[in-house]
Order: sequence, then structure tokens, then C-alpha cells
Amino acid sequence: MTDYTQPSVTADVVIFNIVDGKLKVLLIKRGVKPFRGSWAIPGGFVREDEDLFSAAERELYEETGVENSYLEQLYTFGDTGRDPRGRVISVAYMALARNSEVELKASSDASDVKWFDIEDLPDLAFDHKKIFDYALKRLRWKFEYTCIGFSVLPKRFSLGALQKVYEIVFDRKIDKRNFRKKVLGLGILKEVGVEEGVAYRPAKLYSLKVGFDSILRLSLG
Amino acid sequence: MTDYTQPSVTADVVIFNIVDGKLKVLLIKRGVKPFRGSWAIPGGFVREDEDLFSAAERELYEETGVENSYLEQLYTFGDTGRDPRGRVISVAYMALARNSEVELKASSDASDVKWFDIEDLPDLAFDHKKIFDYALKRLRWKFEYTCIGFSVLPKRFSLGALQKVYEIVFDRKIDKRNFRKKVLGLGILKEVGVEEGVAYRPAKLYSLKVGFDSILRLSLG
DNA sequence: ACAAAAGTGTTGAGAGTACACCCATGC
DNA sequence: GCATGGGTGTACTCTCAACACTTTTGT
Repeated sequence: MTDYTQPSVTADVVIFNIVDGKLKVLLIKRGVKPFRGSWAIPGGFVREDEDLFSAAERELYEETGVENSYLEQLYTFGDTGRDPRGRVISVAYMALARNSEVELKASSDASDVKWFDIEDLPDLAFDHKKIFDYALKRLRWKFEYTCIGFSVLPKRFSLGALQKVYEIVFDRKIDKRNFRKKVLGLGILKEVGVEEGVAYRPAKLYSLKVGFDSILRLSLG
Repeated sequence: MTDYTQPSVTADVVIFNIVDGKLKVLLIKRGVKPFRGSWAIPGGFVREDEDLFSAAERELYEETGVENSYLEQLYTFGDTGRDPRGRVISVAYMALARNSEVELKASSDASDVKWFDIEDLPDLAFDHKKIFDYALKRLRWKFEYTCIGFSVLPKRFSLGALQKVYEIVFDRKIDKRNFRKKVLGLGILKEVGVEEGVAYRPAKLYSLKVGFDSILRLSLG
């Protein structure tokens, strides 16, 4: 066990969200060295008595107040030299925050925390640009091949809202009829009422049928 | 950096191969405590000056003598309590060995090393059963969605041999005409001669066209 | 009446699947 | 000549993509 110098291990979480019709990612401004003043993906050292996943959950909660959100391990970045402090291995996670539940708060070692449009990112500390690129690729893949899109919406949502989420993530228009046909064809949604107080024809609201409320692996184009 | 107790990090490699028409995985018999005498997935501690991927490459080479084989990071297993020695985080990799290049050798802390039929595994040390299950799932997924099947065959191979690889991995018959149509339709193979010295009609041999010799991401059912 | 988003079907193209016979070689 | 795997084409089904108009509500 002690024949080898032991590396430090961090859990870093790429947190996505949709704000003002744009796909955003949460970054913190580092308040400590190295890279003090640079923007970075939130994260921190894994504690001794803490599972990896729990560490990621904790980081997510500390930055956003979000719990029980979608959270998935992405990849582990462990090149020598990726951190000037020494050997640091980063286990990267990806999270999707429900906008309605987010309450930002800069954690102890961050001087600022902010949502950035993914088209307009600042330079990132360490190899965090690489981590972000990987996360975005995985996010789009997930949206394409699973029903993960639900997880940024409130429990009850309209098909229009869901379609908008997909259009934002893929940055292109989707045909309304094909989209609805496919989503409803999955048979995992149930009608749970209609919108109220809107200045146009109210949309039906849907929610996931019971049993499908965990993360799904159904194809969705 | 030193505010946190630092975990140990291992790179463990699930090495697959096809031997005698069966899908096999390489296991070592542990020669040291804990789990001395148990079978386990080969792996070892990541060295201070070694990239994660290099550590996995080294483990692969130490057990099998194989270099430049297909090697991919799978997942990082880091629950507390997964190793009785203390906090050990395992970065799991998956490898495909070209049978023709394998030369087994038990490394220093293993008393035996052997290919096991994946249908007939012994009990595994630590949480290695979980790692193996994950690796097998990923292997099948990779075969389904990429052209990775080539990487267990010699540079020059027949379509029959390739089909057999797919049938072994998926454990079912595949229609010969459909298979050939799809593989050739990808346009990534070139004819490079014919078999010799076989007791039946000699098959054409193919190899990957130049430029496709790295791992491909083309769909293949 | 008008603005705004909701809702609704059909058609054509391409991909995937099922299916059976002749061919070249070594023994 | 026979055993063994190599090699070939067609028809059906299903999924995906393209495409435009009517409906409901609030103002």
C-alpha cells in the first residue's frame, strides 16, 4: 500500500442547465491557488469516508443546493502534470439541474459562481476544457439515446417545453409532429392536466408514468 | 492537498480474448493478501510518474505481453470499503487482446494466470465481479456500435472469421449475407489476398484500409 | 379579429431482416 | 464425390424524415 506515493483524488462535476432558452454550464471562479481568479469546473477532494458518487453529490449540492438530480460518472482524468500541485486524479461527473430547484452559492474556495452559455466559455483552469468538451459530447449522446431530457423540467411539463429542451441541446429545430409521435409512442408519459393562465391555447401537461421515474434508457431522436 | 487522507489508486484491466471459439477473460490468482488464492482482475497501483492510461497499458503488457492493443477506460469504482486494506479507488479499463500476440506470464504478485470462459467464472476478489459485469456490457455495446471486432483478429482476416467473432460475442447466429453486406458496405476494408492451405474453398482476406486502422466508430449490427 | 402556441396524418426513402442455393478446394 | 466453409440477391417490414393546416385560448 505504501510502496507508492498516493495521488489526490477529486470529484469534479460538470453541471448543465437550461436558462433563458440557452444551454448553460456552471463554473466557479477559483479563490485559491493555483489558477486563482480563473474559472473552473466545480469540484473538490474526495473525503476518506465518502464514496465517489457521494462526493460528486456533495459538490453538486454545495454549489447549487440541488439534490436528487441526474448525476452520472463521465470519465477519470489522470495524466501526470495536469495539476501543478502534484499528482491529482479527477473523477469527472455530469449533472443536470432542474432550474426551478437551483440556488447558487459560492462555496468556500470559490469567489464567484455563474452559469455560462456553452457557446461563450472563458478559459478554464487545469485541463477543465477537455473535461467540459467530453461532458458536452456525452450530454448530447445521452439526450439522443435516452429520455434524460425530462430531468431538466418540472415534474409536470408540456410536450412543447420538452421539445424546446431538445432543440436547445442539439441547437436545431425539430419537427413537432415527429417529435410528439415518438415521445408519446414510448408509452412512458401520462396526461396530468393542462396549463393554466397562458395567453394561448393551453397545452396538456404530462408526467412520467410511475415506474419510469428513474432514469430511462429508451431511444429518443 | 494534505488536508485530506489520500486514497490509493489502481488501474485494473479486464482483458478479453477469443480462445477456442469462446469469449474469455483473463484472471490472475492472487499471491498476496488480501484475498490470497482468489481469482481477480489483473491490475496494480498507479505509479507517481505514470499517466493512468500508461498504467493500464503496463498492466496489460505485464500479464499478456500484448502492446498496442485495444484499450479503453471503463469506469472508476471508488466506494469506501471495497478494499479491506483501506481506501482504494480502482480505475477500470477494458482491453481486447489479439490472440496471436498473447504470451501469458504471471506477474510478481500473482501465483497463476488463466483465461476463463465468461460463462464459467470463479468467485472474484473485491468488487471485481461488478467490474467484470460492467466490462462485458460495455464490450457488447462496443461491438454493436463500432467496428472494434477487428481488434481481436490478425491484420489480415476473412469475413467468416470476423463473423464468427461477432457470433461468439453476442452468443447467437448472424445471417451471413446480411453481415457481409453491412461490413463491406462500410467501405473500410480492402482485399489483400486469399487464404492458403485450407481444406475448403479459400476465403478472401481483408484488412482495414489505411486511415481506418485506428479504432472506428461506425455502426455495425 | 388576431396573435400565439397546441394539436394532428400521410407519404416516400432507406435500413434492417428473413431467406436458399451454387462454388471452389482438399482429401 | 463428398465434406467444408465461401460466396451471392431479392422481397418485405419498419423506422425515420419531410411536409401544412386547423384548433383553442386570451386580449
